[in-house]
Amino acid sequence: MPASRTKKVTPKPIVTEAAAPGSSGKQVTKTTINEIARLAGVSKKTVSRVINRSPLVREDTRLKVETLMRDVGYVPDPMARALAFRRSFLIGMVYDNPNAEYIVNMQNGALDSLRGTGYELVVHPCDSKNADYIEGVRRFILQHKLYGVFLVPRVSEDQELVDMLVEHDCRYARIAAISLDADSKMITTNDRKGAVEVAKYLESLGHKHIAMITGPHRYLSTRERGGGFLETLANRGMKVPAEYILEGGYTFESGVACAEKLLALNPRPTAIFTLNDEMAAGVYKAAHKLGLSVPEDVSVVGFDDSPIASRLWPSLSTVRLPIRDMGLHAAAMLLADVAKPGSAPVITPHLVVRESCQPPR
Amino acid sequence: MPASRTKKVTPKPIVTEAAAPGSSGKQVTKTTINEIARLAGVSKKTVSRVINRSPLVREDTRLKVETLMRDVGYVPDPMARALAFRRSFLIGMVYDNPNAEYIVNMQNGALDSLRGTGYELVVHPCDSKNADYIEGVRRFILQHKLYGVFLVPRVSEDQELVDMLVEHDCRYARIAAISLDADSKMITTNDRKGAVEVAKYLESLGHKHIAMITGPHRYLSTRERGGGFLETLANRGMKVPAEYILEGGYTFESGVACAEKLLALNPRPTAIFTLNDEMAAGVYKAAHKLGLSVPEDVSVVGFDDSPIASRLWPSLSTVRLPIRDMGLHAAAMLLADVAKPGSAPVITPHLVVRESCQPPR
DNA sequence: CTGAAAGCGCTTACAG
DNA sequence: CTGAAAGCGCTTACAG
Repeated sequence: MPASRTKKVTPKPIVTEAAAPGSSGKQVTKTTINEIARLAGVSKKTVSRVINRSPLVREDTRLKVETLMRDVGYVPDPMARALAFRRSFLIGMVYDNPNAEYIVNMQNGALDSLRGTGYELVVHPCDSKNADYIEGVRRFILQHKLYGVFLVPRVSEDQELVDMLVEHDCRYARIAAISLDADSKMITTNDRKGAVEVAKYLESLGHKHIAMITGPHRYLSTRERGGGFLETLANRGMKVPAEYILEGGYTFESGVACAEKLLALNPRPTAIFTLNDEMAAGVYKAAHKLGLSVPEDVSVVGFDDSPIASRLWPSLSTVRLPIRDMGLHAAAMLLADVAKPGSAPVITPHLVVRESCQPPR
Repeated sequence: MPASRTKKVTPKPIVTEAAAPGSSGKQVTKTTINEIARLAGVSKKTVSRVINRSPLVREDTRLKVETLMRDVGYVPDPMARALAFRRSFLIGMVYDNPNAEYIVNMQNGALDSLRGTGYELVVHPCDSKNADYIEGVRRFILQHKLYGVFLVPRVSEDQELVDMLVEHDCRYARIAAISLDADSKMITTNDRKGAVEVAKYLESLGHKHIAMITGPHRYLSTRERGGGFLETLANRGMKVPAEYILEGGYTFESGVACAEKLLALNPRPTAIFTLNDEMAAGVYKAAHKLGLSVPEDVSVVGFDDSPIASRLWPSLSTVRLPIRDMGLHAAAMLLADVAKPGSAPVITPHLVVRESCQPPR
């Protein structure tokens, strides 16, 4: 019995009533740090040191306290700790991305990292087109004293937002297509590499008339994906004419509209690369409208590997972005000093070949 | 100047250094309840009463304190309040639903309610097939002393979960197809009504051979949607033969598999109602495989009105469930005593007619 | 209607 | 390596 080891204990008999086992149906008095300290025969400060993994504790003292905490099922109160620490145990996910699949995947990845750590995930969607969205994030992190936040594209690309976080000394991690910050704050997704694969693939199939529907140019992902694609083709001696490159909005509707224009061109492109899957679905619709078939009349490649890719008919070849891993690494990075360190955020997208491409006829 | 009104103040000059405007770039000392009390010339307890909207405050006192708080930009610290209240300002969303669109919509609805209240949304996905998922939820609500949680189908249908919440005196709200609890705890979605509309619609088009692909029978939504559909048809003298009713898994793949069986039947059904959109997408794929067209050879109706419905070709007629409203009402219900009351959770789904149905030929 | 005291369950200086 | 004191910023009894 650990309790029998108790030496001279601070006499606080009235305050610390131990939850005597069997005294009542359920445990009424929640165990606190005082109770643990009393049972272990040490000061609460020592227990606190054990909780916070301070090296300034003798090994046997630490063991005794740890065992006791485990046996009793003691978990320190995050509210009390937050008050004293002036920092909560909440991790914020700040995003401005309407793609539900993307968001849920990322949440799940982050939750994978947070599970068992005592930290919780708080979601904060915002509208980066609204000038004062940064004020909203400021209130969010300040009011609840967030432990840290991770930023999803496109808000991750906004230096003003980051400056605000720095000003308030708020931990953060940024997810973006290229590095925009110190290594310890970046999850880099290398979108370019995925686009390079697509270019090589379409070229290997023998396509000469290749078109592209991009996202908004203000997005880094657009510049990286589009840039990597065109550059690779250029390196292989294929210059994509300007009229074959249209700017979409990463939406289904913009995919339809752009594809209708492209498919009316002469010569008609034999392959279209859309910088996300939503727009690829739009290309399918436009092709059907015009009586053209995928891939017989036009090959299509998307980007993201969202669920719609495998639900389309024919199923869509696309670049898979390991979104869940991105969320996992982002959260892990925020807890780096708390949890398992050394999780290297190496994200590499890959082409997934399905049924939407064939050689031109 | 409110400060000049100060009468006899508790002398705490050292502790409460007012953040003198212009003294430094940014406000270092955060204003606390003590500061407000000092400036208003009242006790901190009175300020506390104002914060908590206690009626036991003289109207002019309340006004003075409220004005002061607003002017100074004072916001009470949720951590300190949580510690004293023994309850945090976190609302949990507990779900077991793989549909990303559904989850994100619901989150957004909940956030609509929470905005400006000082409460935050914490997400907690779980696996209801895993027996000890209830233990996971227990730790979740206990450790962070959640203010309340709302339960999304299918976990909302699990009475064991609810019993656990009651045991710990945790506020909750349940979202389900029919009422399973007191009115003050239920958001009822009336899935049945949507299915009734579908039955009437297909019958009005003249279909005689109508098939259905359901979700798992253990889901309330399956029983309500399927039941409403079959009952309505029966009332109109149409008995659906057993081989026309297949149990799917609410997944794309199960939709494909079930549709392949149904479309091989003789006589072939001229219309298929799938109890969600994912499976409807599967029907499209199966039809294509067999060289059949939608809606010429087979009409299809889905349920949910997820984004895939309008991206399919032809676009899918389906039942729209106002998911965002469900989340909004659920969160509002939890804060009922805190925020605007009287938000009656009346959810009614409606058929959205698009291009996937026509009379049988 | 208002307030002084004690406490929520931890941690930060500060000593030793 | 360990501890007693004070404090984090609020609220709950308890008085008046």
